[in-house]
Amino acid sequence: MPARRSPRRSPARDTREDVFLAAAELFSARGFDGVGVDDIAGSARINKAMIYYHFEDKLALYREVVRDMLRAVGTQVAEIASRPDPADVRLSAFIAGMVTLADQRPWFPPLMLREIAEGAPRLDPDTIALMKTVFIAFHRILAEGQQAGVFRTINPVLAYMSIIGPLLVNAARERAASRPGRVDFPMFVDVPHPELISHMQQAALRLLAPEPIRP
Amino acid sequence: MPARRSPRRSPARDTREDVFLAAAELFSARGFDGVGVDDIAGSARINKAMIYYHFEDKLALYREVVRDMLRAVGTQVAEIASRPDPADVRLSAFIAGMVTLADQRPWFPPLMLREIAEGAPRLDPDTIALMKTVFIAFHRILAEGQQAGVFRTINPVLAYMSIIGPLLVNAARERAASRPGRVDFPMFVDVPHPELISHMQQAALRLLAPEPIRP
DNA sequence: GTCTATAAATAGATAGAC
DNA sequence: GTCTATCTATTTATAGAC
Repeated sequence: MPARRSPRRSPARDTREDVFLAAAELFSARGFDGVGVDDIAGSARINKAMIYYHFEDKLALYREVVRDMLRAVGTQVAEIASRPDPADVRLSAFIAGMVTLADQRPWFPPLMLREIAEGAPRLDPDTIALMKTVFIAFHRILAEGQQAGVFRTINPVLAYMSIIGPLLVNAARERAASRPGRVDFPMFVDVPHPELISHMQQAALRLLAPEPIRP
Repeated sequence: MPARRSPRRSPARDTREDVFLAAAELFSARGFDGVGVDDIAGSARINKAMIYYHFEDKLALYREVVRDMLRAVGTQVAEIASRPDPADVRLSAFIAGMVTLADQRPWFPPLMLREIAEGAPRLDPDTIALMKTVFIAFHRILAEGQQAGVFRTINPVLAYMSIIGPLLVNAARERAASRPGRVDFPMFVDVPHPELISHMQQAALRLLAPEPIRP
């Protein structure tokens, strides 16, 4: 997922990629401070020194994980927002797209949740700018839907939170519950993705529907 | 907020309480691993050794913060769920109650978000049981509302996520944004609490309203 | 109850051989 | 590109004086 750069790669194994994936997985599960460089090395089954060969330091590695994730989310979502479809169709695609992204990069929801909760203290301005991209894409769909009269007037930030919040929390929760050794909650059952998607799409349309609503 | 236990307290200052509050604040902002015992001592303006005098160790202190928070949320929410009011009224009270709780214990939303994202790996079974309490209270309101015909049929876990998710994410986001040195996002504006509450109440009612809806 | 000093373990990072 | 060995700083935790 991160851009390759080095001269030649052995066909069997790409160390840099292995490190990246192990780091993404671990940072997602335990946070930046909860993961040691040794943990990453162990999980990637390479030597610790290799991490410093491929990345500047622990922080740079973390930033690359987050940047990769935000770039993927940002471009996908911007593409959806600029489709010629009506706003409500694009909104549904936005939601389905987020679920798909969380499938391709399972570390995305917990990582994003942490960054939100902490106010992204470790991210560089470029990466912060990527975060804005996602909101901007959503905002565009919302505004155009309002102009077209398919959506009601609403605080964009609250609308955004109301859609992104459940998606992130649910994905993170599911992921945490699936890790071995978890106590099983009544609350920790898996929801099939198609059901999740249609639930969230319906929830979003109900949230934004102008005055009297029919589902 | 934590139960007092020691013999006599100096009228000027309660060390244990100071430690507790500093710890809650810091754990919330930076997570368990992101906070050193020295940080807590410094922030509470006491000596590090005092922390070990009042608490068994760092983990025990963390657990007490989480337990206190969940006890407060659990009892409040259980009380609301057992009121004689109609289900939709109780649901609105549930939402307002969550916002109020986040006001009284500002460390609650980020801490809760982390615990969800990580699958609560550090919590003891008793504390996990407290977590369930909140969901159970919500579930009761939902089920009784469905029986009374004011709510539609819906997956309870998804409904829970759709309400709790935005509340937690929004509160955490706002809190993080308010800390000094934060880059200001367009997305990081403060939403006044009354607006937040009425938005979430409306969103919940729209989500749960049976077939055709009027706001 | 409160502090100083310090032990013991861990974590980030690098030098240098291969 | 990959590994071993190691240096340094940090961090949890405690012993013991006051």
